Amino acid sequence: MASSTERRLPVMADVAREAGVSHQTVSRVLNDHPNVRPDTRARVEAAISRLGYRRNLVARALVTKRSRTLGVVSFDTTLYGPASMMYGIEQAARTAGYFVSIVSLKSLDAANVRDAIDYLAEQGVDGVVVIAPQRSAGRALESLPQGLPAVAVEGSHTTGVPEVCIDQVEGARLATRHLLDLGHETVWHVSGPADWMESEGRIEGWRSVLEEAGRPVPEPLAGDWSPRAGYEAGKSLAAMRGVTAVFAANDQMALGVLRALTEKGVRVPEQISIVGFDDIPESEFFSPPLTTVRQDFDVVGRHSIELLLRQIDAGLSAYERLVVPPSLVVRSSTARVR
Amino acid sequence: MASSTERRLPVMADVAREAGVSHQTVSRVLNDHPNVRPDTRARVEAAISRLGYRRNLVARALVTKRSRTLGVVSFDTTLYGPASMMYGIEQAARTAGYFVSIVSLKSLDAANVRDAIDYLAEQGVDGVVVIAPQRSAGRALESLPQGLPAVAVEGSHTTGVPEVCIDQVEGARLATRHLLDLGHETVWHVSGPADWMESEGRIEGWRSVLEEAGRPVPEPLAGDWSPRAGYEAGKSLAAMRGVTAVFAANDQMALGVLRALTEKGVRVPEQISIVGFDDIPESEFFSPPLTTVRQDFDVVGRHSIELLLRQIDAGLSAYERLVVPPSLVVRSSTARVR
DNA sequence: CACGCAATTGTTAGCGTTCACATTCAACTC
DNA sequence: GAGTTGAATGTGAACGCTAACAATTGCGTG
Repeated sequence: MASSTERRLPVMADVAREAGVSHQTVSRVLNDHPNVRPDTRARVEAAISRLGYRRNLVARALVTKRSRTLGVVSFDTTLYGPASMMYGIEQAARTAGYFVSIVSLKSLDAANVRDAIDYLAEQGVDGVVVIAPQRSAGRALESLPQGLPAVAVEGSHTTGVPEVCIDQVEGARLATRHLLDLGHETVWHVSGPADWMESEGRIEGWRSVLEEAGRPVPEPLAGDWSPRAGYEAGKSLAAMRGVTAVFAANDQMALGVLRALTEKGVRVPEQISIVGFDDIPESEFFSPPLTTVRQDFDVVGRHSIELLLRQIDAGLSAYERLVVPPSLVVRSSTARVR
Repeated sequence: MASSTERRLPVMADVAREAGVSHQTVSRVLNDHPNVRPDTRARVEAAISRLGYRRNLVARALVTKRSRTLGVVSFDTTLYGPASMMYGIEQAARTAGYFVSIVSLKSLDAANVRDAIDYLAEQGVDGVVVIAPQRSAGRALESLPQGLPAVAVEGSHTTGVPEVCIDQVEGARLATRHLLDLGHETVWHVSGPADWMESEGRIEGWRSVLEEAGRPVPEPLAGDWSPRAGYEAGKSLAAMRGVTAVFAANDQMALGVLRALTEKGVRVPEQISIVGFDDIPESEFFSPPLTTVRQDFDVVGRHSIELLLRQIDAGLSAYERLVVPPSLVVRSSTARVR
């Protein structure tokens, strides 16, 4: 019943019959095999378009054992950083002819990440890139499903899995040195949450510059990346004396700090200079426009696919680490101390 | 050669042999078929974990003709709105046991969208959700691959494809009425780019409230969602006389407006009130904190999956339209006119 | 105790591709 | 003109799973 609507989609055999060739010849045409006579090719192509045939990639994947799908495991893709990396990854993957299957986690504990990877492996992805900015997530990479190529982004540097990351330490050094160069005696720091690779790298970079310059190193104020955390930190900072320069571990927290200072009547950059991290699109239009550290997330995404494909094609996973340098963007939230 | 590393992954037959049953019984255990004796089940499960067996979903998809994968086509997932919807979609899909394969487009013209959908269809997705906020994208939905279930998000309302969207008109009405209620004579509008559904809805809502109240309707200033466009519009607005209230079509442009006004020494909200749209996480910490219209992207994502799964399960696609109401969030960028 | 019935398990045949291996045919070579 | 080559095509068998049906078992029933 309902024969006309339920008519099944044409398969290779239908095309073969229509074109008067064997199914294998159809397959050859589809896969650009060289040894097909031009007129045969034309006949097959005509049959394909006449029937509206589309090849079934699932069947193909079954026999080739390649799904041409890559998995991506990420933390909260609502955030600018992960979202941008995801974007770069997807673009690069599609350009290389791969599909991208995503899993977006609410929490990056090892069990969750492991589950996500297993889930993708079961689906038959050819490889995974794990955006693993937390130490806990890194642990999940120590026990990958047998032979699954993987790349860690912002990973933990200890798993043996190839990784690509942004040089957090250098970014923080750039920010801190910039403030010192402007004549500030020292720099306060509003950090990201503990356990995050980025937090630790930024703290390290900030601390190292201060120590090298022989400056006092104030206790960092711990945040959680949210503007609200920055706001709270900003209120504390405003109540302290002697604060002239603040380095916030991301732009959203810098915004919160800015807001708190504005509320308390502290002028930026006249009384306090602020530097952020990330260069989100909004930063340029904060009041004042934010000096920040630019991270090229797109490049990170592209590199990670590059590394992954190299593993897939070569069948081996030599450890490799790609570090992307950040850059300082000076705007109006920092000024020479008076 | 290299026999130990290249040993192929175990398949169902291996498990069957190990457990002393038929491969079909293994399949039944895996699929929670009720008629399996508990001790048989236990034996099979033991064999599975002993061998580290993982089922091959590709092979399963080939025979069931269901990949349990959903496709999502979206525009620039770097933006807060699309990223949030994507997140909601992915969460909902995974909860329902589906994988999510994404395609993130740089431009939403009909050809691009059609290609993306075809691409996903070839991969064998069970359905697609298309985040199609531009009219041009909507056109691609008029010719879907044969029998492919689809849902449009922020779609064009004319394609017959089930859709879920946020009530843009109502959101704009809320914003405009709020400003009128504060005693403003009329409200200027910085709009999104033409051809976008959201732009048009927001213009319509804004205009309708002004007209109903018998107020003058100023020419909208055309933007492109970016903070920079808002900044340019803000400079124009600052140069005009009689402007006391501005409704920007999104928060980023509102930020730009805010910045321009601040630069020109115009105080917000004392001299000019501003309302945005989206309620991005940063808005609360702008200077001043932004009054805006909240859109629940998460809910939109969840609803779209709901609609899609209903189509897949029922095998039919009765037109259905789900409208999610927005809400006004009053903060400090708006004030009673003096 | 033969019978029917339900629960449990096994057997066989695809799903739509690609791969490995024929086979055919024309064009060279000596 | 027999033999050799290579291009062009065809044939059959996987790939790893589920669906459909067949077979076996155990149990209650008249």
